[in-house]
Amino acid sequence: MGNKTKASITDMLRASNLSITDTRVKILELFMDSNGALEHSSFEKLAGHSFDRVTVYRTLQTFLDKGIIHSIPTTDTSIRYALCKSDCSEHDHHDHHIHFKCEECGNTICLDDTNIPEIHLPKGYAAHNIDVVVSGVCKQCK
Amino acid sequence: MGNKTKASITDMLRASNLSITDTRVKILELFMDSNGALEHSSFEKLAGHSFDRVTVYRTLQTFLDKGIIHSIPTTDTSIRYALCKSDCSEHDHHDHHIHFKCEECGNTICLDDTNIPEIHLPKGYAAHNIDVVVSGVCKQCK
DNA sequence: CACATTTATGCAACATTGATGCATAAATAT
DNA sequence: ATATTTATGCATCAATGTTGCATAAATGTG
Repeated sequence: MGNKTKASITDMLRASNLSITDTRVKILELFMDSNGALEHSSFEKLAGHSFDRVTVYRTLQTFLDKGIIHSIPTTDTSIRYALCKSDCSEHDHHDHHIHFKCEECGNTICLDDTNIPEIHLPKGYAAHNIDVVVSGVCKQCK
Repeated sequence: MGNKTKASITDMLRASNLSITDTRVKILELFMDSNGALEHSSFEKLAGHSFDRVTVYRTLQTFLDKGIIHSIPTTDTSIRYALCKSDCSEHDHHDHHIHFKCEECGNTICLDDTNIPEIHLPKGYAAHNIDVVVSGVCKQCK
C-alpha cells in the first residue's frame, strides 16, 4: 500500500486534524488491507457490526472532506471510495489516475501510474475534474 | 437528438421488438425534449404522476437492455441515463463519447463529437468499456 | 373485428440506502 | 483529574430500489 502503513494511521489522522477514534482507525485499516475500492456496504461486511451504519457514513464523509479518500463514480447505486495518494490534502487533490473495474471479480482499483489523457472539449466548456472509469478484465482474472 | 424525432418513436420501439405503450412513448419523449441526461426522479417531476415508479424503473431497464439508452456514472446516488445514438443496438454499443456535468446548472450532457482518447492500460488489463465524465462549467453557464 | 395469448402496468409490501436530532460516551486540552 | 470539545449510537424518518401477483393493455390469429 505504498508508504502508508498501519503504523502511520494515527499520523494521517493527526495530520488532518482529526481525533483518533476506534472507528476511524478501523476503517482506514480496512482500506489499507483491501487492494481496491470499497463501497459503503463493504464496511459492515468486513468489520461485522462493530460500529453503527451512521458512524460509517459520517466517517466516510469526514475522510472525503479532508482529502483522505476519494469517491469513484459508478453506474450502479453504490458509491465506491479509495484512499488518496499521500500528496493529497483537504483543498488540494492530485488524483489524476484512472479507475479500473473488473467485470469478473467486481473489484475496482486505482491505476495510479496511468495518467488521464488530455481531453479536447468543445469551445466554451471549462473542465475542473475528469473521471475515467475503465471496465474490463483485470490482471488477476485473465 | 439528431435524426430522432417524436414521429419515429414508434419505429424505435418496433425496431427493438418492444410493444408500443403510453409509458414507453412518454419516457422517450421526455428524453428527446430534454437536452441532457435524466435521472430516475426526473421522470416523476417531468411527467407528474402519470405512471408508477415501478414502471419507470422497469422501462429504463428495458431500454438499457435494448441499447436505446445508456447509463452515466456519478459519484452521487443517482444514475443518469441518456439516449444512445442511432447506430447503437442491443448487442452493439458505440457510445464512444464523453459526458460533461456542469457544476453550475447540474445538467449532464453527452458531448457526441468529443472522442475518448486512447488509454494506455498496464500489461494484463483488457478494456471493454471506457467511461469519461468531465465536470466543470458548461457553455451556457459561463 | 372478436377473441386468445402475450406482455406491460399498477398496487402492495418489503429491502436497502442515506440523513437528522439528540443524549451519551470518548477523546483531547488545561 | 477535570472541563471541554468532538464522535458515537440510537431512534426515527425519507428516499430509492425490488419482487410477487392480479389486472389491464397490446399484439397475433382466425
